[in-house]
Amino acid sequence: MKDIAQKVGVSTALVSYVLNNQKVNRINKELAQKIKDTAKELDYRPNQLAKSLKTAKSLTIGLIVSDISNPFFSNIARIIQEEADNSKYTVLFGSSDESAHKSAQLADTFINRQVDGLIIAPSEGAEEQLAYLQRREIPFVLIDRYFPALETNYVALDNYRAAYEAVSHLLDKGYTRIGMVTHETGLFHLKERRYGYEGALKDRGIAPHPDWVKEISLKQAKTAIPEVVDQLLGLVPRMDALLMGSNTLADLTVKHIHALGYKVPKDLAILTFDEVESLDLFYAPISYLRQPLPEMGRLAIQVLLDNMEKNNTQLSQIQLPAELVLRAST
Amino acid sequence: MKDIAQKVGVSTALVSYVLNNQKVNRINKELAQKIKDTAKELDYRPNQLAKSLKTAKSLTIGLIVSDISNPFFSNIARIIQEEADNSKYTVLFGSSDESAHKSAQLADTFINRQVDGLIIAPSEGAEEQLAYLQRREIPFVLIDRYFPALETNYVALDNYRAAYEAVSHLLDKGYTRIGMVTHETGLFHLKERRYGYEGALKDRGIAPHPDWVKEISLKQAKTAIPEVVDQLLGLVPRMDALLMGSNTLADLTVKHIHALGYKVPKDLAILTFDEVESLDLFYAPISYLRQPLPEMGRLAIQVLLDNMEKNNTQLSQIQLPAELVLRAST
DNA sequence: CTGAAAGCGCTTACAG
DNA sequence: CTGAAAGCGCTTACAG
Repeated sequence: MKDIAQKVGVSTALVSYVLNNQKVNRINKELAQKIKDTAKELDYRPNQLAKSLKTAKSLTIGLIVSDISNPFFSNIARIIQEEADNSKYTVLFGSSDESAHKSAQLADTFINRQVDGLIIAPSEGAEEQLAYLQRREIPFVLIDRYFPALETNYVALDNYRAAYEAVSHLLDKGYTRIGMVTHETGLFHLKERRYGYEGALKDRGIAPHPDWVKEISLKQAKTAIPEVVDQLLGLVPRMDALLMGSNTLADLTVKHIHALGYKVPKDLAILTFDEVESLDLFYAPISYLRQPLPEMGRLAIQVLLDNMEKNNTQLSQIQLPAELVLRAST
Repeated sequence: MKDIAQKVGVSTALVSYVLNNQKVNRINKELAQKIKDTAKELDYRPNQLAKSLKTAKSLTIGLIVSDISNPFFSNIARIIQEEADNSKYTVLFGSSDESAHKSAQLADTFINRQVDGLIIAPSEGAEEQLAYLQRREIPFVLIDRYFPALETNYVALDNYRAAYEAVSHLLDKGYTRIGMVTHETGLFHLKERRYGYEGALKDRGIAPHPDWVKEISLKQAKTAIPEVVDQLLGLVPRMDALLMGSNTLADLTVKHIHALGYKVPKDLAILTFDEVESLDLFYAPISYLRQPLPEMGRLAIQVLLDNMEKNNTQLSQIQLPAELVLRAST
């Protein structure tokens, strides 16, 4: 800016006004043009850091997910970055690896960089950090997960209803001994899936039995699935349908029962959260609950921008419906 | 900093020295401790923007890929962010959507934010923009693709050799009429695959025939594959093996020939770049060329940091070998 | 219509 | 051992 001002023979103030299209009607048109031309000629690039320092707006948002290489999050990230870009925002990102500590560290780094807001898929134990963000009045919106005890913005799946509808569908189809295999976790959004499963059974007069639900840690899924599935199939009378908590679990389960010789859906119906691409060629394509990822991303960024720009203090707690995609497995 | 200085009764200069652990042995230990305690007490957060403005180092790098939701890139992004974080760098990212224009825009945005360096998966036509970066002496390293005419850092697959080895393997297995289905593009790294394919045939005394190679645009893959595969299978004598340029193409091709009733690998052997998860349950698991994604990401960030920090002007042009994973399809 | 000046939150060469 | 002061590249209230 100094160089431009010098070359044109004006103050940097004028250069700033012109280049930011301010006070347009009060500035000599020819002079303004000359300033613009000179800026182009010198290949002038505004230093966004200096700008941000002065204006106290970094035009930057931070995105913290548990694993950016997970298609679930990378699909959301894609949308978020795109929409942010359209609104002149740049996105910083990081993976928390399901560690609340790592997540907090990332958030701190981003805060030091003066992000205007954060989008977070919080891990177990993130409550404290989120409360801190609230105290510092840093706008943020949670995605995928949230904490019912915390008054925060969030955009998530209506997991209760999704599981409820899945089980209702199975009941409609005549299955009555419906088991569930899901992840072992304290995260509320996953508990909701179990509640939805149980709620649907109860509403049809079936008492959910604890033995029908298996919770296993994601890390040990590969070794635990055969054992757990064997248990469910060993019950008398046998389970005739399973609701799976994730595509990974569904993949392992189907491969296991396929190896055992059970037929889908005759011997066992399968319904899962999220699509299982690895089973594309399975003779019975798997019915699944599709999460509206693009919409989740779009809403998350929209809620955040609203909060940031309009200093909106209104809480947005959005639960999106899953789409039940029916195929041969049910 | 002002608040801390005031509260302790020292200058901000001293606060800065203490908080950055500078001149440790020249500063009164007790005073230093008091400053640190006060910083913690006031929940002091250094403003990284101000720091960067002063030091002319933003500790920020930009990552531009064609699509962050593509597992290929999201896996690399995961590593890059992690390694960057370990070196105190923060990552800005964006998707270029294979548009050189969008890529240039993102680069401009990142440059205005004073990134210390860039990692780019360049699209067709990116040469000009890359030359610009060189003129401005902004450190960058290309991933996945590169331009042979440009003297830039890059980390990519040795596509020639990968294709060469794939075809050599097929020849070793007794296949002689080997076709190739690949993407239609001007990008050098994809051309290399064709050259490798042709080179392997020639070295075994087989003249590559133009009819044996089909190039189709990724967008029309779904509709074009059946037609193209039919052509290859319609040749007399028939093709007995196919090298596929990507997992998407392989997926579509296998499903098509499966529907036609051809047996793999008896009627037709299949070998592809990248793993095809959607064919997990196919009776003949597909042999593939595995790209070392974590290593690519790690090397990319390493080369970039080297260039940035040690002001390294040495060119790093790295071609990584693919791993030929042999399964039943060949 | 235009400019001088202060200030955003830091760092650092220099002086003492 | 510590501080006064300049300056990074911008913006903007104020004066004229």
